[in-house]
Amino acid sequence: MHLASDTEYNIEMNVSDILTPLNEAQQQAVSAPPGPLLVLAGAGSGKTRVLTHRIAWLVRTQEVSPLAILAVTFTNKASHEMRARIETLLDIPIRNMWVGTFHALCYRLLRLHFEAAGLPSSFEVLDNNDQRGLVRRVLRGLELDETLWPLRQMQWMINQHKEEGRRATDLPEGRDVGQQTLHKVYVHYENECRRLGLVDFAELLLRTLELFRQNQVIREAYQQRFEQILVDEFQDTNSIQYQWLRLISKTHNNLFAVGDDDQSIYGWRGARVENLLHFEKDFPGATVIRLEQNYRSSGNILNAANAVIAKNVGRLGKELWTDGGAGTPIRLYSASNEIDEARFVIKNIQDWLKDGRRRDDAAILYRSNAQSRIFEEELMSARLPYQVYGGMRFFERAEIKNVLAYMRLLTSHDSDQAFDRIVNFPPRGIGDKTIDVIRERARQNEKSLWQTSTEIIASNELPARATSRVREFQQCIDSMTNAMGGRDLGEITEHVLVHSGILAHYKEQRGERAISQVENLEELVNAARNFSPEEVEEDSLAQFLSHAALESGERQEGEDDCVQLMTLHSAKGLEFQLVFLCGMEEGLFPHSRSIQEPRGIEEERRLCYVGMTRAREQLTICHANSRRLYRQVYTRRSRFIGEIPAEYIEEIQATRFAYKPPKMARTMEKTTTYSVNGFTPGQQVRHKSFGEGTIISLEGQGDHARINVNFVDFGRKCLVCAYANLEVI
DNA sequence: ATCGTCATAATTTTT
DNA sequence: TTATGACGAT
Repeated sequence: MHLASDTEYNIEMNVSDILTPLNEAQQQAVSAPPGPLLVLAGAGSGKTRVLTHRIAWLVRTQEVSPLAILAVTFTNKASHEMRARIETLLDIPIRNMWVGTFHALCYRLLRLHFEAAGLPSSFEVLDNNDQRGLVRRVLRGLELDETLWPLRQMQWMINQHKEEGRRATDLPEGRDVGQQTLHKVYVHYENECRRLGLVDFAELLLRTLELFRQNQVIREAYQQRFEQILVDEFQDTNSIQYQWLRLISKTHNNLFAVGDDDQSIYGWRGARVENLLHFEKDFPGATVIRLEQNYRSSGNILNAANAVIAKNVGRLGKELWTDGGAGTPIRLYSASNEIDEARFVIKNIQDWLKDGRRRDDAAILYRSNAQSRIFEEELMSARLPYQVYGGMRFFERAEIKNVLAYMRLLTSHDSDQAFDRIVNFPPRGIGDKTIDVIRERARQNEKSLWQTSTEIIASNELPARATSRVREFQQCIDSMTNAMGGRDLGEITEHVLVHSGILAHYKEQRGERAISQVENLEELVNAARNFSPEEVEEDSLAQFLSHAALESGERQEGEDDCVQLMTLHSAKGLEFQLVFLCGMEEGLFPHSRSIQEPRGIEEERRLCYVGMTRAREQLTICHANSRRLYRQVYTRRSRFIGEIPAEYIEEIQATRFAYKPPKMARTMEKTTTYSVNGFTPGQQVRHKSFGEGTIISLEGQGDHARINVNFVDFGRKCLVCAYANLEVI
């Protein structure tokens, strides 16, 4: 796709091929002598290439065993990419090599040493939603008012502390009520995690760090084993990750860190650029190598980006250059409002496509997700296929998580997490009242919900109806557990789908959403069938479940060739021929909540830098003279626009693009092509015989208007408004 | 127990 | 604008 990548490798490499395709700085990095090394890799300077070639070089010329190498990334995408590239480079299978995300590697370590880490062998990984659910239960257990103590904020604060390595017990109890309450919640949350054998994302890292700190034998074994440690996106490491790296690299002192302080955009979730800034101080004798030659963008784009980022202070300093041409200037368009902006962008993409370019080489970038909607609407009425990044991911979907909860309950009946989720899903008449009784009793007796419900059935203390419902539920789970023997993962999944009643439940539902949910369930069976466990000895079902938690799966499936819409954050690491940087207004970008403190502004500026450097040949910057978003109006153009030297900018005059329809014209537009008789492109409608569909476009006026609908089951149809009898859903 | 309605709040996101 | 949760009605 658009993962920034350099030359493809299709031939096996010999030793000289490792260095020859590299420029001087890259070669220096790849063939650097032992010792700590920081590679300051600017945007588009070939950092993944340096990382993979470094590994190849170590293995091929320095006789380092692949098993003595630890390569860490942040995202699954990056780790897969790295693995694949190393495999091609070395042309040997590297299944056993330790390449992965911080979280996946820590998970692996905790699995291997669960006992030493103080975890039950059946510990579960909580994803974000699971964690929120648990925090909610804690808040309710403490009878805290959720309007006073917002759930998300509490969750955020807990994670914030954990990412700094602070346990609840490390926190002072606090002076004011806020701190005291947080402390209380955190303590209870940790207790619940311990009691239920739950591990959240931050816990994976913290627990591993503590394991290493406390257990000398294990620590030294790994310190000894990993002669060479490589980290990608070093500027994104948080406090624990950094300490973890320091600890594990201590014996051999070979830390190869690749990163870019100018692309540090995750400070708000605990990333510390300081880790990179102080590298030389923290690792005495460290070498620093700068990769400044850019292979991606035209000269104008690079110069402009350099100028913007130069406004930040306390950088390590770096200036991108290219030996390519200056290219076209950066274009700047002042839209009258957000609709004008969207139309301008889409018109430009259409013009560009006329030259035979690909849609997926064009990207629309914005600061916050809410901005995507207007683009989507305009793209839809222009009938341009598009894809929005950042939606739900596969394993995060409720229907998928429900099935997984069943599967979890099959392997460990005592998982309260799973029990809670599906005891009454699909609805089987076990209401809150019943569950509350079980929960309360379980808490008193310190037993699992499953055990407790067994006891409660036996004691007959619930109403007869409830008792029999709970019994039926247990029998259902038991019979599925019995059916597991001798089946493979795919068969188990299928069996669960059918016998839990989940499949039937979603099939009964009407609507497009239910259809896609059923599709997702089928896709889950597929995924289970194709799942190949990493550790052969281990239970493949358990591995599948952890896989689901750690790799939340693909983003929503994209059509082949779509215009790409995403936030600036998710654009990091990607590149496109044509980039539109939209919504450049003060308050929106830089975001109002970052404006207070200089550090906030600097991070926003880096975000701007990231956005600009995504473009290969054409960068267009847009701002609106008046934009409404939620209840706010944004009017002032972003300060970042002013930071780009005028010589690189070409202002696009609004008059050159005839449509500039503020209020008056806009309402007219609305009646002609935008909205007819209350119908608008993008709306979901129902038709007597064609079922449900999405309005694509409208033509004409009044009852004679023709309306173009894409039906779920019948495809595209053109209908006359007056006769179609469409019902908006 | 379940369904529908109303109010509310809303950067950025990976694991 | 939309998603979520609380609350009340059936």
